[in-house]
Amino acid sequence: MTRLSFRQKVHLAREDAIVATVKRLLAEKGFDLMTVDEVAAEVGIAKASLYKHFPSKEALAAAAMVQMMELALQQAQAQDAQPGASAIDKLKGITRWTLQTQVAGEMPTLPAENSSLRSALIAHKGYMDGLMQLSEQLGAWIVQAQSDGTVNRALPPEAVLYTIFARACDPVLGFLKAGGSHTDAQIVDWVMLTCFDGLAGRPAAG
Amino acid sequence: MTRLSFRQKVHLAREDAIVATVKRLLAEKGFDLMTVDEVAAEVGIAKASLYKHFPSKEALAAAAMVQMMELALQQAQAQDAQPGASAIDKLKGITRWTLQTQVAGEMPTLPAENSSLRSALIAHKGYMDGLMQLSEQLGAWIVQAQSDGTVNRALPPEAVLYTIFARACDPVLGFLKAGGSHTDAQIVDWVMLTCFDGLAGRPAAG
DNA sequence: GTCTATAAGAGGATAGAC
DNA sequence: GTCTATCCTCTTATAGAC
Repeated sequence: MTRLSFRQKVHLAREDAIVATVKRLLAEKGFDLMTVDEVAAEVGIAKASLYKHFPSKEALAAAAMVQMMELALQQAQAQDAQPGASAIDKLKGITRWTLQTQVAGEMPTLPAENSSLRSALIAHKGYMDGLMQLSEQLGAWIVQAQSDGTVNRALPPEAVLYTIFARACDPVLGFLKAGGSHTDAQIVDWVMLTCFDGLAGRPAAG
Repeated sequence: MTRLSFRQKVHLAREDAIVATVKRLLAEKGFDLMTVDEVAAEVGIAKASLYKHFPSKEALAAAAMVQMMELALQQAQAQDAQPGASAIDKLKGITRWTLQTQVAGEMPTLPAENSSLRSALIAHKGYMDGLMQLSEQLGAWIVQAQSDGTVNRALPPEAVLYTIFARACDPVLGFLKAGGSHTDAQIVDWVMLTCFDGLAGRPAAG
């Protein structure tokens, strides 16, 4: 680890402040409705200064998404650090973290099918590396859980993986929260229930 | 029913063509990425002519969403027309129709949390009426299915309702389709399975 | 690297002739 | 009601002084 000059530290701190603001705005409004002017105003610097740190709006968002991916990877490692946890426990753990993050308004929205952000992210090595690493980690748990019988063997592992990823942008959380009569924890519990146990009633034996 | 002059028929036919184009473009790219120029070009008329039929881009999209809502209501009535169908069967029927429509690329995307389309739709009487009617229809089935025990009683009916509505914009379908190695029917079956039975393995008795 | 000022362009909407 | 041509606003991005 190289020692940093004071100036470098200030530089990094400012970039962190920028990325934090972008993360929040992405979670609030999504990529298309977030404007660079807005980011600059909230950080408290001029727009031109923003462009000295990040070359484009896409790069700005990519930096935020990379940080989110790093958080997710940390969570995945935290699941693996639990000694007695089974594969399904780990899958539920990372899913719950995703839902909690989203309901707290801290999950930047994933790129929609046709966003210009999508191609920028696909071209972004740091993001794609993180995504691959996370996919492999979850994929291993899924295969394990299916051989356990704790995840339905009729589903291809990729379908399970995508279903868990999709919880990051599940609109059901927002709908229930808009009602205003439930706590965040209660909402997360219900979505966890539908995700892993489905809408259908379980037979009495279950 | 008033008889229509030839000119009126042509007028309505053109509006139908416009709405059909908007529905397709909404399904393809969503509201924000769809441009009015594009709509005009695909319909084959000038943009100014479009604005003689619909006063704004929001009104254009609202007309498409209203038509979609009417299709959904027809489907709901079709479910009720099945003589031996139970409540859970009807819920599964409308959900399957939703998934099939989306995987076929014919489901206009629902308004995101902060789209300008959202407020326009909320202010649109025809859309809101349809939405209420559909909600009440599904709500009745949900209550019935919960008293049957065929839908999990631990879930509040609104959570079940939102979960079914959310299938209209479930990104899992798109992810699986992008892989290219599954048929649409297979994809729909898997998402139906996760929606109603969840990711978890069922006990052998199930 | 920060600022003010501005370019460059996309996209929603309209004017006015026919 | 349809067209061509235009307006106007918003937004990304950059120029150039300090």
